[in-house]
Amino acid sequence: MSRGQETKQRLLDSAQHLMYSRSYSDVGVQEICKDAKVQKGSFYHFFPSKSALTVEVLEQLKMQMIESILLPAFAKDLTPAKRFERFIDYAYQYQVQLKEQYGYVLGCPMGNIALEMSTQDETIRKKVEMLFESIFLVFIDVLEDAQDAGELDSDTDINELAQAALAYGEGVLMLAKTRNDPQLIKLLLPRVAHLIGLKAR
Amino acid sequence: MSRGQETKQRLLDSAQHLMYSRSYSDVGVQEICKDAKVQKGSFYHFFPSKSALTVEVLEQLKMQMIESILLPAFAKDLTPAKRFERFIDYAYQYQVQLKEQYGYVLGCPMGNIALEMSTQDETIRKKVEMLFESIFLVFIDVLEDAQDAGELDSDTDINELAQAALAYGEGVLMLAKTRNDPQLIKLLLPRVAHLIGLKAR
DNA sequence: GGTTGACTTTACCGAACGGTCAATTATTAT
DNA sequence: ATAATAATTGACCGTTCGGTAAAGTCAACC
Repeated sequence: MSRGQETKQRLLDSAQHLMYSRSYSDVGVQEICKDAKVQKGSFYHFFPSKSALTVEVLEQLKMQMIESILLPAFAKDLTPAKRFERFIDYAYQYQVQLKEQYGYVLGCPMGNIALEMSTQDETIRKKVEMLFESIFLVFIDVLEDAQDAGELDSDTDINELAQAALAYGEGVLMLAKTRNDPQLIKLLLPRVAHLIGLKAR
Repeated sequence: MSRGQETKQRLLDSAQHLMYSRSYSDVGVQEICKDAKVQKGSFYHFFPSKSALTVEVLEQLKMQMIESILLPAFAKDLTPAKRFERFIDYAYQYQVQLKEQYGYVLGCPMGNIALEMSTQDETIRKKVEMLFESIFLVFIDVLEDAQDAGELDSDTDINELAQAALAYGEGVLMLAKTRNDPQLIKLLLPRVAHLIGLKAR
């Protein structure tokens, strides 16, 4: 990685961590630069605006989430139901770690930005919309497997189910963040099985 | 209402509408004052800080929501299942109206603030936590009715169910806001019946 | 070895931020 | 009528905001 790319990466990493632990608006370009040990002029050499930086942060977030959580959790070595359980465990462990680290359950980094920015920055809203799409695809994949395995009725609308599951996951993370209590994830998320009608077999 | 109380009310109303349609951070004290036609000095006569104003806005929000949506939707003139259907209809209609008015689905005003402010302002986080509690109570009430009517198994944990339902509702609203599409509410929310295991009778 | 272009540094912009304050005007109670 | 209190006004504070401009540094390529 060239010198310039390293600088850009430091900016992305600083922005990601600062915005996730606080919010888009509360973190200024100045603070991101200071954290990344980069001058403001350099920031605007790499990014035309704070908004553009954020879109790239979101892309990076998506890749990291897919690689480090979604793919391992939904690997096809287990039954669909067990994969969901593993995913819930991942999510729980992660929020526990965040709470130890920051003192707060931070919830979903995409959901946070979505609710804060959707009415104010159309390119950010569109980007989050696409990220959610990527998660759908993963969910749909598991649900198809579940259907093939007979754990799901063959006439159910997989696409709708995937959206419902995502919504429920985001909602549970919101509640956990509001209560600042990761236990809620363990308590509530398993119920996703009822939501999508997974049959125990 | 005395002259002072009218001024205070105008500040609360302006703040509520501005923050809901944008965000806490994006709306400044200055703009709230301008919208309410009040001088800045008066603002700080009535509220010690922007944060304190927001807590009162949240309280007002709760009262309005209970009075104009929760109580009418969950009135005991219908079966529990039908009440949920009516509630979904209310939520859908409301977001449709918001989209016509502002061009955007605004989602849940409490959820929005919760995700934006929970890690930054403890008194706001606590306040939203309490608002969610109030909604639980309403849900628990319906669920008890459902249990009495035999539409719910008698050994199910009502409290947990109420939380799951709230989480799902918030999640669906988040998705609807991110997609800027109120239809999602109509598509996804009815599935709350599966989530809480309501038997059709 | 000189040129090019990517990268960095520093100083700067006007505007807005949340909040303070003292002086002034209305209102109310005595 | 007057004293006390409630409400309003408008100027002001230091700081930060997102973004700009221009000069300077450095490595790579010809």
